[in-house]
Amino acid sequence: MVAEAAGVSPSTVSRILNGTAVVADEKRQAVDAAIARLGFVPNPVARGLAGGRTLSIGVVTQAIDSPFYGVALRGIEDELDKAGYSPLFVSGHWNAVEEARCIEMLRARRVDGIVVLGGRLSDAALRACAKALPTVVTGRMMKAPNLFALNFDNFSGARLATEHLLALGHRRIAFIAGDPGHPDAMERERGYREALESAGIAYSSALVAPGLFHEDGGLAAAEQLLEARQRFTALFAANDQMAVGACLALHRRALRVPDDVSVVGFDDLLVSRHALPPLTTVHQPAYELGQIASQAILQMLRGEKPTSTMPAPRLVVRESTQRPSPRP
Amino acid sequence: MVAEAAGVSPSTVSRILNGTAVVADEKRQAVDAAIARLGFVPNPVARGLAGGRTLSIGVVTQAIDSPFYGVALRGIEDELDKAGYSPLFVSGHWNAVEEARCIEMLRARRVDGIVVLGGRLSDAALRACAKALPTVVTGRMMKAPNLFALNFDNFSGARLATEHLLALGHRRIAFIAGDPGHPDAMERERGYREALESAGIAYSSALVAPGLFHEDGGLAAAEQLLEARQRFTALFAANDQMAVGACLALHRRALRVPDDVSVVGFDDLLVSRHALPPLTTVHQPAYELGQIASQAILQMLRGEKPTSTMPAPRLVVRESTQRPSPRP
DNA sequence: CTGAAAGCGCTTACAG
DNA sequence: CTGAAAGCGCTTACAG
Repeated sequence: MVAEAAGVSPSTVSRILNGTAVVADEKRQAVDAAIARLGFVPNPVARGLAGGRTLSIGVVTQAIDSPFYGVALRGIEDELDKAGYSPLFVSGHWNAVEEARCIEMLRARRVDGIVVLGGRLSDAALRACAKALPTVVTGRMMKAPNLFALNFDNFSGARLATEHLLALGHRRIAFIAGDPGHPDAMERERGYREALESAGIAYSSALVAPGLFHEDGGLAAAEQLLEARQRFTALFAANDQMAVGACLALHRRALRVPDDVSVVGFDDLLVSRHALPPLTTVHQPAYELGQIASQAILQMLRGEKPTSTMPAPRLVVRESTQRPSPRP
Repeated sequence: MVAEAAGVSPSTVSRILNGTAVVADEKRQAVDAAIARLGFVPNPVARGLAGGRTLSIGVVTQAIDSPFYGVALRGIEDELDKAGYSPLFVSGHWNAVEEARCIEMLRARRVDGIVVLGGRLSDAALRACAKALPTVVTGRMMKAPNLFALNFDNFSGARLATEHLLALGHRRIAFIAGDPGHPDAMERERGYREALESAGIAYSSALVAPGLFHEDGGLAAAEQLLEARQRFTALFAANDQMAVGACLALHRRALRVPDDVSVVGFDDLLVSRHALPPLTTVHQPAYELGQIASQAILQMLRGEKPTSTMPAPRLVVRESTQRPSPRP
């Protein structure tokens, strides 16, 4: 080790670098000086091998270019960085097999912990992962040793969105659902239904169409609804991407938002602020999601039990919703 | 090493794992069997320490949630994965100091090569980086040993966009410029000017405003132009994000796109296909950018000299442009 | 073709 | 408080 040019043993250097033990001030200064002089930078690879800690956290996201999770990744980056950890990003592409490969790869690289954002891994697979490493998972609710789950209240969020429309006076509210089978999608649909019921409005399956959580799906769903000549004055899409697609479908039929139909989305993506018109939507705090997940894994690494939860859903009213205009 | 339970020496196992030397078939099979049986997975950390190769490539991007670079990251991921390499993503946030820290960190982690996407690092800093590691840089033109630069033809792209507007019959074409001092921004502005000049139209600085490459900047720039009561029938924004912001400004003044003003952007972000109206823009192949950069670094690692270049710019005509309507 | 040995750059018990 | 030693899991010359 270069820095022992300071006249002490490598052990001592290691100790002061890691704060593992108290070291005489004299030696500490000699070492600090040598480090500065040599421009020494410790090798995390060797550290990982020897110490069993790599100071890196594996994060399996679904797509590195996801407009929603991208922001979460940023929260993870920032939070981990403060603690001297680095994230290792891998993409599972919403595919359990790939996600499993990702986790294996991360383990091979000896990350200290794993956070998985969404995804389709079974609870059992996650539980197995947690046996080997501290793991936090978002987008589902579950309990297991060495595992922390962080979930957003999709149900209340969706109810909020629907109630907003109801409060404006809308009665015929179409719904564009997400990916069938996806827990978020199911919870959001449940919120929509329950809000309707509470208002004494019967749920009509003719007013709902699946949009697969992406723009083209939202567009197709809206077209399908329009094609079927369903009458509705408002539309709630289970995410902003589908809402944007739906707006395009509406536009193609010369229907104006919000004059002819009010639209509300879900997620509050960065781009939604600049949609035409700026989209009313329920804000999902992606950045905080990343932060909280990171804090949780860091806490687990310190042997603490994470307790934080996600902020409650919040409706952001912009310009895509208004009272229904009297039909001619 | 566990796998020597196969009855051979660790060296032999290592050799067959790495294909470093020819090994007797008999031993190879014994080892393969043992590996399969034990579920052995080599430890890249140790490999990195011992062999000097970590099979990882550092990629410094500017923001992990950038709508443009996100797609490039995906190209990098896919291409590296094929070759058994993993990307290590770090964000420089368009800040030379942070980018330098990123590179240091990557070097500490002993990546085998570095690709830097855009950014504000000086050529000298990059040259220095290349002294230590094969490096590829995008978004600028430069030559240095052990360094490969990959640049998109922003100039021609911008000319294409402007010529499209000109061909439609527009004469008064406003321009929303990017980040002053940014090479891409300068090239795009140059393309705009040159197209104008070739058409015999005088460049007027009153028709250009800086938009800083983001939505709010584009919105502000458009407002400024409108405020100044500049007359224009078309608007070219130096990237899609600013174009979207400009559309919002236009919308606020009840100006319709493309009826009242045609708008063209630059980049062809995923979201631009679903803008209202779908945006005419010049396509910049982000995914390919990532792919080519990865291939280049891989080639350099093999001792080859990369030669690939970026595809030429291509205009994607959608619905935000049309012939100018006769003014009342 | 294949071992035995040394070493990659650190850390962690183990003794003072 | 601080060395000397052993070891993390692999690879690479060096000899056969």
